[in-house]
Amino acid sequence: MNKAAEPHRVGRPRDVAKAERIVEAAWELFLTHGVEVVSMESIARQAGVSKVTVYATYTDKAQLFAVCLQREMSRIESAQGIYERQAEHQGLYETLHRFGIGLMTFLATDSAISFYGTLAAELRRSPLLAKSFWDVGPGKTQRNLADILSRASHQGDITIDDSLEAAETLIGLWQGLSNFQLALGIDRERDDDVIEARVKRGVEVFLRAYANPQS
Amino acid sequence: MNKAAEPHRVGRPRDVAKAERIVEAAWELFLTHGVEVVSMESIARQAGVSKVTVYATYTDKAQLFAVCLQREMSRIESAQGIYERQAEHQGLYETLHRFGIGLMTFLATDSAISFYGTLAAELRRSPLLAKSFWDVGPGKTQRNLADILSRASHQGDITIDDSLEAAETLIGLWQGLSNFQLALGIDRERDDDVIEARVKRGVEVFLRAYANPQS
DNA sequence: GTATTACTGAACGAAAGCGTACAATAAAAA
DNA sequence: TTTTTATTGTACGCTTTCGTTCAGTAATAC
Repeated sequence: MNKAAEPHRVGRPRDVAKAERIVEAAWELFLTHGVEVVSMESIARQAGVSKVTVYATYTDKAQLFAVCLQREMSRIESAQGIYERQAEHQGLYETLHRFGIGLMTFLATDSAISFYGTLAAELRRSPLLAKSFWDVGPGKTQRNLADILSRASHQGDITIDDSLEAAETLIGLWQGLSNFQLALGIDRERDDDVIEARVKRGVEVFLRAYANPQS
Repeated sequence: MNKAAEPHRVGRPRDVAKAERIVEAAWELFLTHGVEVVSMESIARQAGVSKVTVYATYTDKAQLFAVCLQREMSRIESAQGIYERQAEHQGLYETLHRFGIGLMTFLATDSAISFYGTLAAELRRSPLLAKSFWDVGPGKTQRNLADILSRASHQGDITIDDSLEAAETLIGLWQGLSNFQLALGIDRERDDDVIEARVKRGVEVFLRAYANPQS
């Protein structure tokens, strides 16, 4: 219920920054503590806004959470564009390496950890929303990577029949056991050099397994 | 505060089954709803026990959760023994395949999904507990698999220098993107044939990448 | 039987969150 | 200026949970 879309011609104008601050605060708290535990008061406090304003802008907690999800989805969506623009005019190894670093760095983020931990449970209750989150999130990443691999396959650098499958394989290689370690808060996994080593090894193993026989 | 250890010589004896039922109920509720949201009343109700009995057996929710974790850890620990006993006298492919099926089937379980989703956040706050959970859980699985791979390497089936690294690689191959799909509740990922296909491909890619040059 | 302990149901006070109501103030248009 | 709307702080009634208390009942040892 973002009423900022219809500007009123009379009276004190709505402070659009406030609506934004509320969503930001809510998302941050949802991520760290989970939806059900976070109170509307704490959201209002975190946003530096009266609780009444929160209720004036969003009908209730469920709707606020939905808005948060929408915002996060569009943020992720725009962030994915990076890969498409940067994949040009580089060697395959370089391209994959950079992709892997970007992906694994993101997955080591507080937001990503908390999201696939605490918040995904909420999405499990609404499969439709979960599906669209998959499509703009991990699914989109998979497709982006698959495109890169497919192109490389056509150029003869590697031999791949199912590029989506190959993309999943490579992401799996990058991940290894890091998802468990990140979930458990074992923070060694978040250091740049650990990520670097993990990605490097992943690309190498991948290229070894999918190497073109005659190269 | 399991007082069953010191049997009283007089008065009505403590019903040990009740303490167990309480932990079971609590664990089930914790898994599906998260620790903070579950009330002690609901635990008592689920266990078919008075709330007073819950408080008589466990001091508070935090301690009850700790007991749950201990119980789960010992359960996992005993379950891991399976792999050690069954790895003998089979071909490498068969051994790995069976290991992968067991692992991925477990990870597709409601308990596993909920645990690494909802409950791991609790563990993140107590790194020591998280570390010991890692050691009996994923870490132990990794070591078990590494042992198998190490043996196979000594027998000349494959070429591996770091068996722990290789074990992580293989598990990563098995997982692929399934952790995200499972977290989001995309249930296609839990079908036996999907798991079968995923494990099969993982083993194949792994053996291809780590194949002994002269074989 | 009695003594002792376990367990139950009901109720309590305290605290916290929800969503709302109200009076007061702030910021804009007319 | 007046009018209109946004925002605030406080407070409200309602619900839920926590952890405890109490009286009554159940199960065992003596």
